[in-house]
Amino acid sequence: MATRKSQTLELAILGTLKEGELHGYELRKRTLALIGQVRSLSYGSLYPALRDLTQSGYLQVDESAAHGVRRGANPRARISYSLTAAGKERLNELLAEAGPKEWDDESFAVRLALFSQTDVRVRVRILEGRHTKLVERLEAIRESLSRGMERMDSWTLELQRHGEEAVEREVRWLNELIDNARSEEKEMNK
Amino acid sequence: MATRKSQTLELAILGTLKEGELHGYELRKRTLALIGQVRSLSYGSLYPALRDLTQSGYLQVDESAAHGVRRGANPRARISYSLTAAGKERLNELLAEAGPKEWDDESFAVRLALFSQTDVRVRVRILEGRHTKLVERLEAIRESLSRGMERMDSWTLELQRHGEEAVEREVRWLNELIDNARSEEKEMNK
DNA sequence: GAGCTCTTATATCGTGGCGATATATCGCAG
DNA sequence: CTGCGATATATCGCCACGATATAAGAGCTC
Repeated sequence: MATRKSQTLELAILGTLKEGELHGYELRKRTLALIGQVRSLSYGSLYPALRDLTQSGYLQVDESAAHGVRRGANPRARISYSLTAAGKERLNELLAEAGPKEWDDESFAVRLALFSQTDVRVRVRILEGRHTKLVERLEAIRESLSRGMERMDSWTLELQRHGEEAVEREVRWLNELIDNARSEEKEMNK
Repeated sequence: MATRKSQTLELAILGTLKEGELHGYELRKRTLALIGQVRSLSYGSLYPALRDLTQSGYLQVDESAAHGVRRGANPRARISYSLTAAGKERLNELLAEAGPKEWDDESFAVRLALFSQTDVRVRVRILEGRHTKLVERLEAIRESLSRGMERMDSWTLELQRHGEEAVEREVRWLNELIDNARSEEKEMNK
């Protein structure tokens, strides 16, 4: 148990590795291609996480060291990681979760990027939770805008208003996604 | 020198304190009201930063301990901070900076919120730098979209497209701000 | 006015992830 | 043939976050 590191990072790694074995450098590029605009991922987090996941038995190392040099920290060694059976199980376990953590900024992008591997009902729950959270944020912004209207200078006001608009757009976008997900859910139950 | 902590946090504190003395709790609320949607600010960063800034001579402690209890970690003590002369100087120094750091996500919101205290020419430079950065990001997204169009599932695609749209909107918003700032700059030179 | 909860208020501690840095090989352009 | 940029792994310092502790006021009810 324990769930040591941030579940988000763990999920991002396992989810990216679902398609097949990858080495660290390539893994990072793929993950960033998925969620690059939203989150970042540095080697200072990736390699330790990889080590931990291996020690936990979720990953196995296919050390196809094309160049058998291996001396201390040797580059160009190409250490490939792939999911073990336990790793796949763990991935499914994480993909089934749909609690408050799942609709945080940090986590949501990763969850959405892995929706194709996610159960339809879980998708709907995550989208709805995210929706609720954003609506709350929107209300907070609006309340803040109506409260301090006079005290704020034009720049702060402008910043707030742009923020408000961005959240509004995301809510509308989510509405579309939810509609699609719901109809897909119904189609499954038919 | 040294610039120990993240300059962004330092600037946010000094900038918020410009208007008058505040105690930590209130300071945090004000700062969050300014940039709350974009950044967060926890006590775990605030109080140490406050201590450091005091030791550096930028802040002075007006300990109007209304309730003279003071026993170890005593709540309700209300320790107010205000800018020293050196602090005001430091604030102006930070407000004059307009390097690459200034158009990072993390820093930009803070800088914008403090634009009313910022020189007009510096404003323009920051806005333009931010603009360039966002355009680059936009190009990266578009390139990624055109490259992997087929390999991406519909959800990832959807995420990317929404990201693209968000950045596009921010670029347009920045264009307006830049226009305003430029005309204000010209008016000053007249 | 006893008890309740919510907000105000300061403070520290563990630690996870970021950014910087080191090292070294391969491919390719000039 | 030389040097630069991309590939590749790895570690280290450290800062900010989130959790947690503590406790006094404010306000509310019964």
